[in-house]
Amino acid sequence: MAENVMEEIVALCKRRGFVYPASEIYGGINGFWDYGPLGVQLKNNIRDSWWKTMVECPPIGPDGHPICIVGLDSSIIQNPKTWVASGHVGGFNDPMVDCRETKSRYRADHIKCAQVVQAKGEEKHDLGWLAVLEGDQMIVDFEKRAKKLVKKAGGGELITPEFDDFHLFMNMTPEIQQQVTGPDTKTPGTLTEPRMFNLMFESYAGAIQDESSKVYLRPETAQGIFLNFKNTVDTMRVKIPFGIAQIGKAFRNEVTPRNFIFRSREFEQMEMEWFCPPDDARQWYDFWKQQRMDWWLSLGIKKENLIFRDHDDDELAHYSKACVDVEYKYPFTAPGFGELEGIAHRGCFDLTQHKEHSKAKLEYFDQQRNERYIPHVIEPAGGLTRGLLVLLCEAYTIDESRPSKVVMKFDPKMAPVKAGIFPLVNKDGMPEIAEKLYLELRSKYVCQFDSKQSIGKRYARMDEAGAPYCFTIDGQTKEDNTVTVRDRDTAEQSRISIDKVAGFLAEKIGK
RNA sequence: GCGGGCGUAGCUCAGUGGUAGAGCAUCACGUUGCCAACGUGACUGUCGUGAGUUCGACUCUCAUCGCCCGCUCCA
Repeated sequence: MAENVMEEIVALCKRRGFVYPASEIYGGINGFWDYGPLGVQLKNNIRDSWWKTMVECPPIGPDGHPICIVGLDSSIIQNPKTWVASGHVGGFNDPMVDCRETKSRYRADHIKCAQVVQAKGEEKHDLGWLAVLEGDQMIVDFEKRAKKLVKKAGGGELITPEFDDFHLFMNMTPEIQQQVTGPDTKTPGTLTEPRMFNLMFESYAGAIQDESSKVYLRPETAQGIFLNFKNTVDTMRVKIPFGIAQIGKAFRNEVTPRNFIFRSREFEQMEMEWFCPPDDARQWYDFWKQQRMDWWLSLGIKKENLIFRDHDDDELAHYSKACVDVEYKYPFTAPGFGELEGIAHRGCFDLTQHKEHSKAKLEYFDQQRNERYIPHVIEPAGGLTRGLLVLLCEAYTIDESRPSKVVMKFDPKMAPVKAGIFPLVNKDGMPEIAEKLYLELRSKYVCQFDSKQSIGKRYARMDEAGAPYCFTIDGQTKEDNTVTVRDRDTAEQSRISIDKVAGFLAEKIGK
């Protein structure tokens, strides 16, 4: 049933111009979507609300004073060293091996394995394969761990392998690879097969395509912010604590794009990096956690459909001190929840990495405290296109009582179309009055004028587009200058004076 | 990446080794006085794509692409 709902939403998105499959006439392309006329309008509304709440009119801080966040729009392509420093590209296109248990990642050509052989008198027992990282300490490391295994297996002698007894993990058969115990674990079989692990899209800057001209499409917008930390401090007279916010596209070459626009290869993020003194980071983490949830609720998402999910310690990146996701009950995860935004306490990891790799001075001198430090960072990173998906799912409503069946109940201030303006019939001057009203309203609100086909059909179309109100010019309009207001959610009608329509919308929608 | 299912008009689907079909939708004209109304007419397809078998393939075979589901992955 839940998959059914999702299918219906996908169909409606296409039918009404919210989201189309990318390059559909060529058979589509997996993991990419085009946002149609209503989709981009809805997306812009979310984006604008975020920008306003974060940059133009940020919340009041915990101490009761306004906080400062500045905007940024950094380049999608940056110097490739950016992604080495951030950890997104490890060893530049070497095959990598992951440990499923410890989440560690190793270069496949650095892992060597040897068999642990236990000698008990004349008997010899094979105790399995042990992996170590290549280097001077390789045999020492091996002995240390292998001896424990021998002891556990009833004692006896360990036959220490020679250097030549070590095999490269990547040259072993998959069957044997699955018997190997990884360098940082005690369980055999946790290492993945070696694979080219690069979720970043590659391109080349300049006409010559070689390693030196290789560049990457950013896999997140955050790094562009760290790259401009110094520029911002030097030019904007900002003082810590402050934030830098950015909205933009990011690209990840996902293995399995799934679930409509939930996991796509090109998506849009809304990220803010909040720079603060290390001592205050925890307080700001709690602050932003609540602020972000409040904002999602302000878009008209029902409280019971949103939860916080704190990351377990073993789920955290090694540098991260805490992380929480805001999750939504998507139709394809229900009754469970899926990620919508992550709020991460990143410590000083990013700026430290960039400082070391770039040699730039990324410390901040705090005049008030009279000390120099690398700021700590709290990062609320929300998915804009995921937010769009959430609003679509949230708005989707079946109403069997009306002929149109489907109503998109967007919060009026988020709705991509605010009003439909219709002449009841195409005569007696009604189209002219309707058009005049349309021209008056469209300078302030996204409106649609429609005079085609029956009135019921036009209402139904507006229900699927999610327009909260329709104004219909009818015979009575000429007599007393009133129009019919039709409410999307109740389908009920009332009459208001035609010159009060703009005021009516202002009251209901704001602006 | 692995396994399973699917692919015919915008949508929902029929169909047969021999020239491609219906309903709905869309558009035009008329009609119409408040919830996908009615009448008349019009448009719509490389039958997902490519190759093979065949005198002839939407139909059979193979490959490929896309979608859905389950695993895997999601730093």
